[in-house]
Amino acid sequence: MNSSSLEAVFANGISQSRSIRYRESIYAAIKEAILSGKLLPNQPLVEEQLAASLNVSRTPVREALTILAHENFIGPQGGRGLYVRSLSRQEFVDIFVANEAVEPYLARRAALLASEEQLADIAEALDRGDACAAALDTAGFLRASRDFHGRVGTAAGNTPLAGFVLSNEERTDMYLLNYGKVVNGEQMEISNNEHRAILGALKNRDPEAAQRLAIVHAQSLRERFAELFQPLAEE
Amino acid sequence: MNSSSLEAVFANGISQSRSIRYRESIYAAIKEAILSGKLLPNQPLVEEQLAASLNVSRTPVREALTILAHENFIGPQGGRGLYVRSLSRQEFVDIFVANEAVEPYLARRAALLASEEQLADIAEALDRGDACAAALDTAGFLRASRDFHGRVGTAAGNTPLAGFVLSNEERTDMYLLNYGKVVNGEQMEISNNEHRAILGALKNRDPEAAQRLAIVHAQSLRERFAELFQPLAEE
DNA sequence: TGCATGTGTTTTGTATACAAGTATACGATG
DNA sequence: CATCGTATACTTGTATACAAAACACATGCA
Repeated sequence: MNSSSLEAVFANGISQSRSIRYRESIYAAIKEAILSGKLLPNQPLVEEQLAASLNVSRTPVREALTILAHENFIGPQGGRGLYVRSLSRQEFVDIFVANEAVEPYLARRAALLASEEQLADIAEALDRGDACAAALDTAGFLRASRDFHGRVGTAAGNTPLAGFVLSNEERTDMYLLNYGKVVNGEQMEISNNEHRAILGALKNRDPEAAQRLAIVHAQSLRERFAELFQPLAEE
Repeated sequence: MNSSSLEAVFANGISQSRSIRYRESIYAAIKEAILSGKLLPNQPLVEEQLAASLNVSRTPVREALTILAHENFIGPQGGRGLYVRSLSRQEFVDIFVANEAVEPYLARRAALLASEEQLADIAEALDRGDACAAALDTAGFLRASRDFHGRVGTAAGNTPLAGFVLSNEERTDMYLLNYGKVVNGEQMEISNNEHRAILGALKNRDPEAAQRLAIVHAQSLRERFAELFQPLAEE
């Protein structure tokens, strides 16, 4: 019953090139399905069904699930089985606050350290965000925005912090994609403009402005998505 | 040849109570062995040897190793096998900088939010640090210090940030334990005093002081362990 | 001697088999 | 009709078996 829906989700299968570990492809496939909204929160992940959909055995599926569970994308829910995790409002806010605390620092450092190539990478993510906003492609926009923030982090030259921020973005994006109808065309455009301002500061090698604009961006998000931050109304 | 040494490392075996997942105990046992210095950097982790030492099959060992590898405590090194990872100087500095960027914020929040029970937990870690410093027990001191920082993070009420900081502490402590002869009795005492000052600010509910003292502590560490930062001196 | 190659061994990656735990359906009982 | 208990089916956790990759060593050849 669910098997068919999973086969739809993983219609392409995974790259069966023998020299690449299945675990990696399976991990990427499931994570991608979650981040793109093809696997919804609270959906059960049955090892055998996943294995059948992907034409592999349970073993590599288990290892992929182990990692995803450790990253909190999926988790137990009751006694048996793993499910796509649904972030609570509190978790969403905590993760947002975490990035709010870290990203201004990364923007400042990126203004000092970003290479020309890295600036081009960041600009690419920005352009992609514009295109997705125009097409009202929310999932695509979220990925572009995620790439933007992730690449700013990378340009700041601190791998642990950059990884932390990116992983947080992935999880909040999952929340926004599934729960918030809040990400509409106007919101995307505003975010893109704020991103553009940050990139401008990076290009000008102006760390103070970059830091300030990152703070402004976070505050703007808080105001525009205020409903998500209101003290635990429901759920 | 390593089999015997591994059996020494895991002499106690793992808790064999059937209702607890082996994976968890194995994960904890290996991580503990790494953090306490019983497993040294670059030491190979052979699944079958670990399984034999722990009296389980390879399967749960593999899952524990998968998680540890994902957390970067262990990793591939060449073509085959997993090894205890040795942090490069650059990685050590990056992780230190990451915590330097985050911990002042957590100290500030903890001053506002810590419960009396949490303050007592923090004090307990501090007392333990004193005892270990007096006994020149470096590994014990590092754990106590780690607990101190971790509990301050917990008290700040942001799970993702607290987990990030704790995981970073674990990795830098591993570095200090194995590479630095720098953690001597005097250094431990100084750190404990700085920790005590931070705890005082938390008890006084003085967020500004807590934040400032956390920054002071980080700067003090940079100066006292300057040799670890030398080749990369920045800022 | 030095290098290439082949063979045997070790170790991992994947698949499968089996055991144990959990949920569900169904009937018995009040 | 509701509730409980038991049987049954399903899913996971662990063990084992097998295949493929990586390493080590030896041998052959220039």
